[in-house]
Formats: sequence, structure tokens, C-alpha cells
Amino acid sequence: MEIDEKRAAQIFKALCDENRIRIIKLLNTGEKCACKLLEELNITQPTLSHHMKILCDSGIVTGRKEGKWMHYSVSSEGSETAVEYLNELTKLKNAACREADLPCCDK
Amino acid sequence: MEIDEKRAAQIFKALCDENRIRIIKLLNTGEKCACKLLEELNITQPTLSHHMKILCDSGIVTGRKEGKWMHYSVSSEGSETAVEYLNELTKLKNAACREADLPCCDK
DNA sequence: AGTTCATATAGATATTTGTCAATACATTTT
DNA sequence: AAAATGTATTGACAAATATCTATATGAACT
Repeated sequence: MEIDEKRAAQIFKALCDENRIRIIKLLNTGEKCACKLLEELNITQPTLSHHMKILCDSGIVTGRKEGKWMHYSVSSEGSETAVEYLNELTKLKNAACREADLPCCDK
Repeated sequence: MEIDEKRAAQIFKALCDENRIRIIKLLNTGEKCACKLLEELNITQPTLSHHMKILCDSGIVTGRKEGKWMHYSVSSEGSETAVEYLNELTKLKNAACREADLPCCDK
């Protein structure tokens, strides 16, 4: 897999705010509506809406509108992508893949 | 595992900048010294130093000083922690773990 | 149609962040 | 000891971000 830096940054940016981490933890046990999330977080409704947009745009969370209510849940597809990106980034490439496997700065 | 929001945010914050993603990609093929990284990135030396600090503080990268040179590599321990955090956050808890497994906003 | 309620958007603001130039620090070499 | 070299720190600044209040949008119910 080829890592697109911009896309990777977007995905991890969605995860780099404490409140968004809390939101994902709340969605961890299943779908929840915005009003439920709002009860549990010390933020205003527009702020929640802002965070949900970032989470949905990243693909990690999906939203479902039902009447007046928005229901959010963790997207298994989106989070698999995130995990793949993280694995691909951090796993050491094997020797066959390396061209630059030379001692560095051996001056 | 219990997710510490602050720690999780720190880990993912390290990954949410395009240049830091590029740095990790460069470390993907093995340890590299700062000067080598600097050659490949369109940033100044102080900016690189700043990014390396963030990456090291997050645990994802480790640094090794050898004379004048700093050698950086992806920490397998740190990146495993990151993957664990991401998995723990995004995997749906099974029914036994849920207390709140009720339809939400069923008004 | 008008009211109510849940969510989204707009605009303002304080904080955080990425960046650079200048300088300090530390280690090697002469 | 002095010069050279690689990296870290400081201070400044512009851009991005998280937050709020106020308002708009949209859907359900009288």
C-alpha cells in the first residue's frame, strides 16, 4: 500500500483531540445519537457538531440521519483503513524492499 | 486496556502532520540520521528538530546519539502501543461489555 | 401555518502549532 | 585551544484549530 501523506495526516488529525477520543470511546459500545454524546461531554452543541464533522470526514465515524436525530457509529471500514495506514507506516520494510539499507552517516 | 485520552491524543498528534508522516516513511526502511532526513524534506534544521522531538516524546520514534549525530528509528514498542490504542478505540465492544446497549433516542 | 426541537452554520476569539532566523550547545578535528 | 560541524533552543510570526454565542436549517407535531 502506498501511503498518501495528506490522507494519513487527515485520518490521524481526527484522532488527535481529547474530546474526539472521548467521542470514539462513547461510540465504542454502539451507535449513539448526538444528543446522547452531548450529555456526556463538557462542550456545547455547535462544538460537538464541529467534531462530528471532522470524525465523519476522516471516515472513522459514520452518521445516519433519522428524522431530527443524527446517529453516529464507528465505521469498521474507516477504522480498518486507519489501522492499515498505521501498520504500513510503522512496520519496518523487509530487506528486499530496502534500497537504502546502508549505514547512515558513516563518515 | 483502559484508554487515557490525553496519552492517546499525544500519540495521534505526533502522526497528524504531513511532514512527520514523511519522516516516519523515511524511517520505514531503517535508522537514519537527522542530516539524511533533512536532505529529503523541504524544511529547515530547527523545524526538523522540532518534529523529531514531538515524534520521540510520543514514543513512536527513538533517537540515539552517536558523536555529533542523532540517529532516529521507528520504535517497535512505541508503534505497537499506537496500534493497540487505535484498535482498542475503534473495535466494537462485545455485548457482554456493554451496559448501554439500548436503542438510543427511541422517542 | 406555526411551534418546537435537534442539528448545522456563521462569525468571533483565544490558543495551539508549524515554520523560520538567530543563537546556544556539544562533539570532533585541527 | 580554536575552528568546524551537527543538533537543540529561543523568539517571532502566520496559519490552523477548538471553543463559544447567535442564528439558520430542517423535520415533527399541534
